[in-house]
Amino acid sequence: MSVFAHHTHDFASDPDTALAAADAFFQKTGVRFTPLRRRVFEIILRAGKPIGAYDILERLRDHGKIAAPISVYRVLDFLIEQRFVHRLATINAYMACVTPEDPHAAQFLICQSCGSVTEISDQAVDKAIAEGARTAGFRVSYPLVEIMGVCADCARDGKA
Amino acid sequence: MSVFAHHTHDFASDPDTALAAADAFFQKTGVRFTPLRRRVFEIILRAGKPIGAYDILERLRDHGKIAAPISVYRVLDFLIEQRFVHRLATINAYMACVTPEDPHAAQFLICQSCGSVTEISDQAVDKAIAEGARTAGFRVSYPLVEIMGVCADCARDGKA
DNA sequence: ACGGCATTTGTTATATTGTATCATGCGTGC
DNA sequence: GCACGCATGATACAATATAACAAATGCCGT
Ligand SMILES: [Zn+2]
Ligand SMILES: [Zn+2]
Ligand SMILES: [Zn+2]
Ligand SMILES: [Zn+2]
Repeated sequence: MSVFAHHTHDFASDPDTALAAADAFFQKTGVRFTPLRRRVFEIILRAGKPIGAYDILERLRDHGKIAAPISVYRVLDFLIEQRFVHRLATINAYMACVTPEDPHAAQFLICQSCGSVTEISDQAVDKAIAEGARTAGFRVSYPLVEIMGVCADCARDGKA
Repeated sequence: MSVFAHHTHDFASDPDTALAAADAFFQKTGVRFTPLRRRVFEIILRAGKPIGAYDILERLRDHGKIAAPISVYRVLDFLIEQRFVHRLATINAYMACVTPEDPHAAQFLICQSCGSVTEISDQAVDKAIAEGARTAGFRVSYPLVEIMGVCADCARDGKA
């Protein structure tokens, strides 16, 4: 049976709380959480689901900001580096981490029917990967696990 | 401890054997293994490591073939569908499957130092993922596992 | 406050990866 | 031969990501 990390806050479901937490975190660490970085993070949070870099760009422009793709990608790199955002390689999209202040290996359940993505942190998966890599003499820096399929809601509704 | 699938042939290391096996397989199944499809597969095999779609295109052209990207992508879709090729989402590249005739969930060890990729089939990883997804009520269609890190060779040589 | 320095952002241009659409070829069976 | 289905060609374009250099901004020691 799998063991999931316990989350007291699900940041992704409450943008305001997540933003406040980010403010506090960066205040504490002294890392610069500039207006642009904050706005991009807010856009990602309010999207409520994975969002593409060019969608972020559009929403920046909606807010009167003239920006180029590179600006968005730079901020994304920053947010990923700071563990507040995950990148989903399979669908070229970005989403807010549910527990940014707790270092973790994550797995993503990507629904091919409705496009929703659920972040989980299953230690059994992480342990199995670590062990498999170790057997091959491979030193893991980042284990990417993106599980394509159909979410519970869509399966129930027979959408797929 | 991890359990690896046992391979009598490592197709990726012997292009001629792999091609002959593919010929036989498609002969048997009646699926059309056209000259273009065969040539693309051969290019992927001879690359010996993951290769990008546009690199495949270049090599097609080297062989006097005038082709457009779409042709390559169509063939790639076919080869992936037939399980002879895997796509690596993390690095946007394609590589030959080591055991195409044996349906399997695969994991990929991607070396960030030398670019080599090793395909493994660790049942413990696959089981853990299946169990984690089941707990979330998620129906898995394709579990993508791409493990970034440093391979044994590079770690030994201190390349990273 | 000022000057020097590092970091961040802007600007412009370009690279890389992947698709859409319609036309053409080509083999299989009637 | 002809109709059909599948594979490929041809042309155009969309989507994603990066390079290179300039300008702005914040930080820090004086
Ligand atoms: Zn996370
Ligand atoms: Zn769904
Ligand atoms: Zn394989
Ligand atoms: Zn290596």
